[in-house]
Amino acid sequence: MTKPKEVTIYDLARKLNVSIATVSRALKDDPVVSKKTKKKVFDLAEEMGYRYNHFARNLREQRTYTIGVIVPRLNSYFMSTVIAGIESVANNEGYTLIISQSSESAEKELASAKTMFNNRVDGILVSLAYDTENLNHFSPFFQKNIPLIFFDRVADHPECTSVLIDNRKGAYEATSHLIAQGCRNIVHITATPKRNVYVDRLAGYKQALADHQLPFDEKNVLINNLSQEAGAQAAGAILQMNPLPDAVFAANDNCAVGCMIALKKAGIRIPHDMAFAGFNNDPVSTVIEPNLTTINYPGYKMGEMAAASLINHLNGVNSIDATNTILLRSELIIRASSLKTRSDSE
Amino acid sequence: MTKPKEVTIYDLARKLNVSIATVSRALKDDPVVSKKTKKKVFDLAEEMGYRYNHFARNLREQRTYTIGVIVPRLNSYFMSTVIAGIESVANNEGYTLIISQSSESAEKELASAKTMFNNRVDGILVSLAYDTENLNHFSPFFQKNIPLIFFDRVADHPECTSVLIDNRKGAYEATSHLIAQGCRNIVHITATPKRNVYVDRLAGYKQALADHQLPFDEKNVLINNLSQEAGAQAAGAILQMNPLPDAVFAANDNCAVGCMIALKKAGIRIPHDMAFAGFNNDPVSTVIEPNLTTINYPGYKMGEMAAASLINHLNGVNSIDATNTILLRSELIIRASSLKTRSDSE
DNA sequence: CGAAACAATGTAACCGATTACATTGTTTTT
DNA sequence: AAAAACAATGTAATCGGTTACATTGTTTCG
Repeated sequence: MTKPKEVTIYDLARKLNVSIATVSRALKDDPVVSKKTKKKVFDLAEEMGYRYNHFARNLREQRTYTIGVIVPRLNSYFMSTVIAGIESVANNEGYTLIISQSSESAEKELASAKTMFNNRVDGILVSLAYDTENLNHFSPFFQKNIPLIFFDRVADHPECTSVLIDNRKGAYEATSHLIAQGCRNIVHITATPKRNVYVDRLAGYKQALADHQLPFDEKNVLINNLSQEAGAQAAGAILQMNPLPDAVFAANDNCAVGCMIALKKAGIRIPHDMAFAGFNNDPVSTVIEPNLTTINYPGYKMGEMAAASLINHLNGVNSIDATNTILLRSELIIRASSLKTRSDSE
Repeated sequence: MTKPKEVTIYDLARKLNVSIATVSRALKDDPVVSKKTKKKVFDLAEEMGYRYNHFARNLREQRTYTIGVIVPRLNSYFMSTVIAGIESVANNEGYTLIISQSSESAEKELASAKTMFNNRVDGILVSLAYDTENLNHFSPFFQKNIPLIFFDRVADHPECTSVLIDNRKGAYEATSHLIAQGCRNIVHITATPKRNVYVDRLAGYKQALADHQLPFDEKNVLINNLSQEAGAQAAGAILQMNPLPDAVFAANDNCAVGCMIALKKAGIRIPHDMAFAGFNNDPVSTVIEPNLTTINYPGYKMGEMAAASLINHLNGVNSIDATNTILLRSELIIRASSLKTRSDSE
């Protein structure tokens, strides 16, 4: 209950009969301080239980060594992997994270941005919510020259770097693979065209169709929020189609899985009647039967890249805003859910 | 690149021809300041783009309005759900979170604790790593009277509240259910007995056996890290057993799923040859076939409770350390993986 | 009408670091 | 031996708030 006084550099200085300046320098390992003095300072600090006061420094330096992170949601395998990547880099560089989730709502994203701003983060990493329409809520950051880096769900802005994969290429490969398996009538399940990732995946899907002389039909594109439940609902819509499609390419694995489960329940054989491909390489893709063909998404790496890029920027390295976009490698992982040929012989 | 000067209360005071004290009070909505003055202050603050400086306040008040959270890992459905719960409460009460993951290593947990301590969190929420042996790394918190609340993976300490479910009861129910389904030779897969959750689940398992006059066999308890891969390995061990067990109760769903997949591949029919039960109600439990019987774990609620309890403590409410443990309700969810009787008729 | 009570605002010390500039003491150079 | 160079340390202003205590002005009441 009683608040024991904190030990400060003043206390150390008094005890050692040196000035606070010397103590301050010693603690930062400034080469200008003699080794002997440093040792004395370190030892006494240890002994007295001194702890560094970040606020005093922040107040003085007008920096916080804090990075804000805004994600749509934390409870997805992909996002928590990204955050693990961000954290490892940030911690290594002495930065602290403030993490907030927008819960896919533009409104909460705005509130989070405000909180981050008022907490004076040195920089901010953002993956946009489903229904975010514009970047107005980030303009205070731009005005104050606080670097903002987007990852995964990005937006175009002259002052921002984006870290992402080539979604278009991934979708193109997945779709082409389905076509190579003999599929001709492929449904694509995706989410709001407000987000680049879904726009690009749709574009890749269309491109693949076009390159293989297959017609594109607007009705074959289903839009939902890509949750597992939404996948189950999409299955309902698919079953109404006439003729039935012979493949489904979903913009994420969760949705694909929900859809597969519902279709299987309805008697559809996968991949025999309908081939499946997802996106993200979520662990669930190796649990569903048949295992889901998908696009591997390097989440951890993405987190590392985004954080490293931001911190470099903060440290003045690479401060030229030349880097507009950082593309990470992704790859198609072929599993049973799309192997028509082989599975027929099984 | 140029750093625009921040607006401070001094700037506001000068422009309005009042003292900084008045401005400070006005901004905090102190009733002692006249309404007219307050309005002027608020308007000017808005106009000049003033933003509150937390560090100055923190420096002065010796508080940070920050809560530290240490979890074993973020990329699990359960943990990210808990964190979502923590976040909602903390944000509502004006607290900021610093989240760090120990990656199941005592060493990293120690480092995280140190970081939190040096960042002067007002309080800390902890779920322990696999191999943490003691609480020495938290003693600085105890010494400075910084409240520490454990959740899920807890430890006994006179000054700490714990938030968890009745793991023993959950395990007892799951095991009893398997026994009721006719299983007599049940394997239990769990993790290190350093953690309460695993100790308690093992105890519940044993208790259920004893209450039904079934012998307990040490060889039927497999210890691993409960990952999906570890589950697959456990399957190998199980297949060596003679006679084969007729049921498996795993201490988490991921491990159960890994084990099931491997066993199915080896030709074991679930639940016919071997019934399964898991723990946590991870979404994957409804994807695996057959769907996994499990114990529902209220993660979001747990996060809310832990955060609310901590903040109450910080606000002086409920400061009596009477609350030692908060138990949340959990429940058995029966699915196909354990239904021997019904599944036989299917 | 003057004292007491109160409302509104001001003064100044304080929180704990950083750092430009000044000072002191020691070594090297000429 | 005096001047120059350098190493080590010290002085003091500064960051932007909070708040105990002091001050001023206005109202109330005997």
